[in-house]
Amino acid sequence: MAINYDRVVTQSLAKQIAEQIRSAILQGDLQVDERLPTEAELAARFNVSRPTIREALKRLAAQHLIRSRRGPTGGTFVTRPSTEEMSDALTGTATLMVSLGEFDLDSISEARREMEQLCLTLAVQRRTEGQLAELNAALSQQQQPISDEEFCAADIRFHRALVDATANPVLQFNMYTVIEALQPLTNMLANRFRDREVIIGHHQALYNAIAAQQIDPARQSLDQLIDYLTSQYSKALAWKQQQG
Amino acid sequence: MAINYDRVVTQSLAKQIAEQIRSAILQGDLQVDERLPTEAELAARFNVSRPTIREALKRLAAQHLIRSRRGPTGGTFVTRPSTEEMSDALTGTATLMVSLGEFDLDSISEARREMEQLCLTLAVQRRTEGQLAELNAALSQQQQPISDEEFCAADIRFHRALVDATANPVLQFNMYTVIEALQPLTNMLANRFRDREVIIGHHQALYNAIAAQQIDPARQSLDQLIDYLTSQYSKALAWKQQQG
DNA sequence: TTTACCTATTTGTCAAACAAATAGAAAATA
DNA sequence: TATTTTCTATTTGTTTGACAAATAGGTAAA
Repeated sequence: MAINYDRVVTQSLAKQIAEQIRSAILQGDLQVDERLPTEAELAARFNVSRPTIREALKRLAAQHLIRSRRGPTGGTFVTRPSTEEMSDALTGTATLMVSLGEFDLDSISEARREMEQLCLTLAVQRRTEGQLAELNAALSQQQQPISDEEFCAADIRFHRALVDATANPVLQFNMYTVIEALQPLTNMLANRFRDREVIIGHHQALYNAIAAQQIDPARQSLDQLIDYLTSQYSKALAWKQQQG
Repeated sequence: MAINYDRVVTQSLAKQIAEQIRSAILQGDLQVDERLPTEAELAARFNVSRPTIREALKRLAAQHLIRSRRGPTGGTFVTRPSTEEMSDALTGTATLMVSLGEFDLDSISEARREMEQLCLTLAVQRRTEGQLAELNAALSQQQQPISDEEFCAADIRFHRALVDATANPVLQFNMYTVIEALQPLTNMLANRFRDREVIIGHHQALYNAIAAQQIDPARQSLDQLIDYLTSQYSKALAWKQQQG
């Protein structure tokens, strides 16, 4: 435990304290799973009240940097950030930015096309039997008479499995954002029967090419899929604007 | 203002309330820049105390979803998430994950190589004179006798300018992560004179190719740069492990 | 030996108050 | 009248002190 308990000026105490603990974690002064002092002790050391300390800790908890437990062996502990949690948080903000129009459809489509092509190239080379099975499972489920929500969930599973086959956690981390950022739009399409058929067709072609480890057919299928999705998204958005 | 003020069980009140307000924002029930009720009123409506409400609000503030101001016209407002803030937050978590070893060097290098090549291809086609000037400014600064910190900052500016030239905010958003995730490692190299010369050389070649809009030379230069960086990183890491 | 209970510790929540910032109204001044 | 100053109401920021709830470990009873 090595924190500097001094404070500077011109910001709320809680925020300052959160920043200090945060940077102590980021700089490795606080190890993962290390226990912080009790809230009372932190309050004493920082010379603030316990509610103020708690506000600071809640900020960090919201960033998944710490977790708390009650009881004698409880307290506040530094958390090892899991890829999923971070990914979820990232996805949440990305979704918000999409719904607020920070990202336009063209940018999203382009980014997805290029990045997913990139992942696909690696996936074709590296895919394991297990990942192939996951792709197939997602595909099979999409062919069942399922609800819109389930269809979309299966869609996301298919593309995540594709990304997982790159065996590169950094690419995964980034791609999850782009894939899920488009989910609200995919939802709009899922309830149309013809769209489902087309999507499934492209997924099937994609799966076959990945299974056979044929790069060019795979890239072609993905291009067609994204062409199709993009055009449908445009139509759906135009329709929605006309309505709203 | 349309929030459901009911609560469910089995989690801290502050967390539940934060979740509710959060989803109200994400679902658009609370518009951007809309003012939330005062803390006292929220406390009354949720039937909890003000400190509890405040802990909930601090969680949301940590996610840049709300901001607060004091005074008669003050209060709590829904924030439009800025690309920079989100990018910074993302970068922060990515940096943490790198420093905790969640991402290995190979994955980072590969992701950066592939994604930056992708950006480069677009950048060569789309770069404006202004972006060219920014690239040149960063490059010129690296040639000056500056401190290690300034050299690294200029390095990041160079690569960010490259990414900006794609004119695609989604790619920018994702690439910033990958670029800055490597900053700690770049820091380790910056103080060696020979490394600086090599990096500057590659940057110069990269700049020339982008300026001339020649894709293949550009891609080649970037490949060489990343080859070099990767090999140096490996050495630096091995040396560090030997020491520690 | 096992079970039940008790106790200490720590986070979670509440209550009431004061401090600080600040916009707008009111009053004093030119 | 126009301008500056002062006052006041409102809202977040912070403090104090207390009690509730969870829980691990020790203690006493069966």
